[in-house]
Amino acid sequence: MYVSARTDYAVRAMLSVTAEHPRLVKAATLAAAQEIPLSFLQGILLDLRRAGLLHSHRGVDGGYALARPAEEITVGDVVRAVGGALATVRGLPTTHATYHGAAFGLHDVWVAVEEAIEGVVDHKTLAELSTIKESA
Amino acid sequence: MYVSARTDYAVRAMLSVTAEHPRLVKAATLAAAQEIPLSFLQGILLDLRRAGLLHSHRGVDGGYALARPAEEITVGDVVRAVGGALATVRGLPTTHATYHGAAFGLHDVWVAVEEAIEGVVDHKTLAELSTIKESA
DNA sequence: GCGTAAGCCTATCTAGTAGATAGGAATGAT
DNA sequence: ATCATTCCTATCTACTAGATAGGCTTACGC
Repeated sequence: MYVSARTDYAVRAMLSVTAEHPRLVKAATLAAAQEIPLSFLQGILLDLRRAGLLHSHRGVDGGYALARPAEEITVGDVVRAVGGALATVRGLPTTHATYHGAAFGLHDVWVAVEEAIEGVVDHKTLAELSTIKESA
Repeated sequence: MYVSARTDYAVRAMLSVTAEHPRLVKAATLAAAQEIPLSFLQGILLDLRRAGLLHSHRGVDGGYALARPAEEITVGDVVRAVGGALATVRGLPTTHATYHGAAFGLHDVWVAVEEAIEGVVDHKTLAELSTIKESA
């Protein structure tokens, strides 16, 4: 029930890339636009590329672009790419938690919580989110 | 999206108290039953009492009991008593997170996630959970 | 009363890790 | 060749979750 800075940065960066689609955006540009430490962001972008969400290009005029249409990338995809499981109990997947005695039923609660989170993040696409604009 | 040991312990302890209702249960008994470090548990029980969820009694034959019927205590009550907000972004409440530029719409996502979690934990009572038994 | 068993409370320790940084190697365009 | 950029690894630092220790306070029995 804690969204890490890493996760938050990742989604923000992806949305910034979405806004420039299909142009390539430099890591430095993203860092400035969303006020993210550059070195930290580079590691995050690497994860996103390895997860198949971003395409990267090196050298002069290099940068990052979405590997798939914004309509086909959900917030859940991004969160999982950088943070692993959506919900964890003491660092372990919810399904891995086992309880005994009076607490036996607790397992079901954590699983239900995870499914509730999935219900939200797996249905919000970057395309949807990028249509929401800051009102002046 | 991380359930801390403290939160997990708190719910387990509450369920153990529920099972003995309305008898008083000693902290040491709870610790043994749910395999929770005693000293750590004592701090948690203190929080639960201060939140008005537990009644405590000192001295010989002292212990803890539910301050309200199990039907009127939800998992959400317990989580909030020991952990503060249900969902946080980089340690801050979801409502406190502000975004600019392309990431503006992200705020709504985190809020929706928190509401989804609330929908689960605020409707599961200790009474319901305590009816789920371990099958032999 | 006095002793004992329990909860109450504060201070503290420790280890893990989130967050951030640095520096160089690989790559691609001009 | 050179420069700009991504790629990758190693590392640092500060925070805090998790756990511990020890003394204080309350309640009951004798």
